[in-house]
This record gives sequence, C-alpha cells and structure tokens, in this order.
Amino acid sequence: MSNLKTTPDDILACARALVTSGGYNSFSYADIAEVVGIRKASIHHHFPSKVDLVRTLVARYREDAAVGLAALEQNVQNPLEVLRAYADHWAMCIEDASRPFCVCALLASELPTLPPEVALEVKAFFRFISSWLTSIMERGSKEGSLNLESDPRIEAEAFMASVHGAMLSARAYGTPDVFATILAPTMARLSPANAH
Amino acid sequence: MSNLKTTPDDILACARALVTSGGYNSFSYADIAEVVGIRKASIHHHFPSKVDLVRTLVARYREDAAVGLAALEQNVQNPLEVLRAYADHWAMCIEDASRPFCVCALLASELPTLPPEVALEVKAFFRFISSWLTSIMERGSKEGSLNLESDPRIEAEAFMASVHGAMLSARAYGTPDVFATILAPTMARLSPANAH
DNA sequence: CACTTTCTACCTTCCAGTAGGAAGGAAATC
DNA sequence: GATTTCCTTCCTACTGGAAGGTAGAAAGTG
Repeated sequence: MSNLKTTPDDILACARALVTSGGYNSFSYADIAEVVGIRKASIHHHFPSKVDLVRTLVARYREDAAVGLAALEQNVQNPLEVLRAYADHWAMCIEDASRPFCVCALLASELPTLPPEVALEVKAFFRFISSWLTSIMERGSKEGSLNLESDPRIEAEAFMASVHGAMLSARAYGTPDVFATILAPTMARLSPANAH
Repeated sequence: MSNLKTTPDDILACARALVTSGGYNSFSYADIAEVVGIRKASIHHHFPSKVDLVRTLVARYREDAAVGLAALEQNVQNPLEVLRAYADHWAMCIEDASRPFCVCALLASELPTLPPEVALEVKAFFRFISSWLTSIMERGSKEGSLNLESDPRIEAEAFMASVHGAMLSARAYGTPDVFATILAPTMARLSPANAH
C-alpha cells in the first residue's frame, strides 16, 4: 500500500483543515509550515502564492467530490437513500470534527473578498453540487422514489441550502447532532411514504 | 430629525459592512479609517481593540434585531405572514446589496478562529433568533395558521438553516433572486392551505 | 479650565513573497 | 567506477508592507 504522502499533499491537507476552521484570511503560510514541519519558503516552492494554494485546494476538493459522489451513486441505487447518504456523510464529518465543514460553503460566505481565481472555483463547486443534486431529484421524481413538491432544480437548491444552513447551526451551537435534527424533517418530507 | 451620526456609529456601520462582505479577518482598522475619513488611532480611542469593536457590533446587531422583530410582531399578527416578512426582509437586503448578509451567519462560519468574546455574542444571536422563531412556530401551530410537520423547535431550526443556506447560495451564484426561489417551497409548505 | 476627540509618529509583530545557496538523487559522461 | 551535470527539494536570510496597538501632543468643546 502506498501510504507515501507527498509534501504538496500534506500542505494541501493542512490548508484544507485551516480553511475549514476559519476561512481564507484566517491562516498563513507560517501556520502550515509549523504543522507540516517544513519552512515557509519551501511551501512557496510547491505553491508560489497563497492564491495558487487555495485555488488548487478547491479544485481538488471538487474533483474528490465528483469521484465520491459517482461512487455513491454506484453503491446506492435509490435516490432517497443517496440523499440520505449524502446528509449522513456530512453528519459524520461534523461529529468527527476532522472535516467539520464543507470547504466551499465556508468560502462562499467570504466570496466578495476572495481573490477572483479562488472565487471562480468556489462558484464552480456550487454549480457542480447543484446539478448533481438536481439529477438525483429528477431521477427520484421519475421513479417515484422521491416525493417532490416543486421543480427538481428548486428542490435541489433548497436541499443544498438546508445542508449548508444546518452546518452553520451545528457550528454555532457547538452540538453536532443538531445537523441531523435539522435535516430530519427534510428527509422525511422527501420520502414517498409521506406523499399527500 | 436627528440625522447626526456620531463617529462611533459611523465606525460600527462601516465595520458591519466590512464584516458582512468578508468576515472578521478580512478587514483592518486602516480600511475603516479610509471610509470614515478618520485616522487609525482615532478608531482605537472609540474601540480600544478590534475585539471590542466587533463584540459591540454583534451585540448591537442583536439588540437591533430584537427591536425590529418585536415591531414586526406588533404590525403583523398572522405567524405565517410574520415568517414571510422575515424572509422578505432578507430577500430585500440581499437585492439591495447594502446589507447582503446576516452578520452572525457569516461570523458563525468562522467561529473556531474567532476571539472568544466575539464567538460568545455570535452564539447568543443564534439562540435568540432560534427562540424567537420557535415562539412564532408555536403560536402558528396553536392557532392553526401554520402547518407544521415537526416539533416547533425543530421547524424553527430548519427554517433558520434554510434562510442561512439560501443566503450562501445567493452569494455563490451572484443572483439575489435565488434566495426567494429557495425559500418559496418552505413558505408554501408552512401554509395551512397545503395541509395534508 | 477640564474633557473629549483627533492627530502625528512610532512600535512590534506578522504577513506573503524573493534571492540564493546547500543537500540529495539520477542520469549521463569520461 | 568516478566525476560531472542537472534537477528537485528544502534551507537561511531577507524585503517591503500591512497588521493591531501605543504615546503623547494638538485641536476642539463645554
């Protein structure tokens, strides 16, 4: 097994943790250097500027998400269960506190002050998740495995907003389980058992 | 009419605009000084430290919200209409781009890296809005003017999460109207006309 | 006069980023 | 097999600027 983490990977992982905890402006190259065990200048060798670093980070975050969501759709057929797995994924991340927040949800709040290159990547992530959720909603609607009350596209946006808002609340209250509590009514409503 | 804004008020207003656009770490005293037309050191006279400034800002933000929400409840009796007015308030703020984001929703995303004093105020704001929304939900549930599918407390949390998430999406897409679009299904579901 | 407000000037610390050299490995050349 | 060359990585040392904050004097106000 190839456990060999390269230095750029270590830097990106560390940067992701720092971004998720406080956003773009809350960390410095010095912070990363201390955690990774390397000098500041060495980070500049791998990522010439902070913009390069975070742009790469967000782009890779989106790629990883694409792979993960594709795998999820392979393993789980029922659209309702796919959405549940998606929500559960975040619930577990929040409880683990290892990846307690969606990188892009956090960066989106800072969008007006973000460097343009990073802002573009963040916006692309939103469009990606939105279109993926829309496709799930459409499939569920056709199959009858999802109980939609609105257009699939709107349901997808509303679902994403609930997930992001629930992340915020979980962070504000400091109690991870409110995430699942907030999502529960949404999941219940989407279940065809509750169709009216 | 007393249009006379005091200097501390100007500073707070400017700080609020800067916080809503990029969070705690995205602005400096120098930024405020430039906008208000004052020197950096003069700001320190009114707010000795940045923590003092933002703590005061959030505390006053909550007081203003308390006054505004109390007035809203005076003017509008129907709980459903209260919620609609609450959502419309944010929709207008987002379209005006003057106050395009809830200060505390934004600061909540930075909570782990926020100075403790500020973090406390932000958490207090969440509890305040949550309990206010809960009281509205309870009243609407008793009166039959709101169609709740879950516990009023949970409905309140879910509603707040939707609002916050919709703010994020509106910012990410750069199209303010998606806020109203996302909230529409939630509002429709709460209407007693849609009871099942 | 006392008090508040604002100013200039300065401090320390941190920031992103740069210059240039040392260490190491991998070929390619002798 | 030893030496030279090249490239990657990481280092020390530094720069210019911006950060939050301070000291103390000047200007305004009751």
